[in-house]
Amino acid sequence: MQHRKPLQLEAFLPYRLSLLSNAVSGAIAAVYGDKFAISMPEWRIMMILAEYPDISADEVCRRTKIEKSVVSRAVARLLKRHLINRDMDEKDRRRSILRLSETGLSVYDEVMPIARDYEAKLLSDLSAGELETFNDMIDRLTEKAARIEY
Amino acid sequence: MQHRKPLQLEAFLPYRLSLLSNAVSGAIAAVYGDKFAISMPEWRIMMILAEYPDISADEVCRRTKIEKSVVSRAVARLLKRHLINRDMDEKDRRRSILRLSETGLSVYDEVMPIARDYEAKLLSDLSAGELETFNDMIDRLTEKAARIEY
DNA sequence: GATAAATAGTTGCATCTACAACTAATATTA
DNA sequence: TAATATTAGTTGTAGATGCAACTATTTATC
Repeated sequence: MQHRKPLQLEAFLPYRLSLLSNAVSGAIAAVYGDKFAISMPEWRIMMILAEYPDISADEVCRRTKIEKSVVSRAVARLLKRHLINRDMDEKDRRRSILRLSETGLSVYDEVMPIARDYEAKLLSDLSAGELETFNDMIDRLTEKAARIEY
Repeated sequence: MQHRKPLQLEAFLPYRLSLLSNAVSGAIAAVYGDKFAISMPEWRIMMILAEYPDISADEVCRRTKIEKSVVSRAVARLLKRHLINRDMDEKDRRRSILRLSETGLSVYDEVMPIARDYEAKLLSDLSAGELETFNDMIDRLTEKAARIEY
């Protein structure tokens, strides 16, 4: 009988990437999740608003690649908890204008150093060169993945 | 006002890893999902059973790192669709013994080359050296992520 | 300027997920 | 060997996800 060479699950790139991604995202999610009951999409939205204040929900979608219904519900929850503020654009009354509230900013300022620190620790065994290579490969693969079709 | 140096979301490793992981897993999920209506956990279980036939659900959990209730429901669905077979262990009647059915094997044999091909295409721009480095770093980071605590 | 197309955001819904509680069987300990 | 703990697997449930349908507003086209 012919022996079928297995592409072992353990060696399967999608699987290994999802393990790494879950481990890393999960570790940081534990920080903002346990302490502030903030979900991952909520945290990503807060990060984007810290960097780009006064953007619309739609632009949040584009920048975070989070699906718009998820953004809509996350924004609703962040508003209810007063972690962000929302105005409506006078020029285009469909558009919202979102930014971190004072409370949101203080949460961000508390969580962010921990996230940074975690990332630094995680990467501390990589040399500068290795890190650059790794980052470069992530980008190249992400781009390539978007372009492959069958 | 002091300028807060942003750890840009776009440069944030957890975020970039999840983008890559989603892109890659999603591309392959489209193959078995569209054609055979198989979910990702179901596919991972099939892969593991192709490689390690006649293992228990519990061992599937250990090998795939999929949560046991997810495995239980995925196994139930695979059984209903006759993609796997299940016996009970005579020695330990709690344990199941799972393996791909003929149908399951034929589905596996149809999907697997496409998955392989996708992975090959995805990685085709990397040199052998780069690939080795990349794989090595994924492993090191995954291991490290499991060990970091606060 | 009326009609059609596009865009921003919300909501309904089916499905997926993870935790915890549960059942049944086996292993441990006294 | 009776009592207790552990293990394998299932099920209940609350919350998250993503698609599609929907409303409201703005832009494009005739």
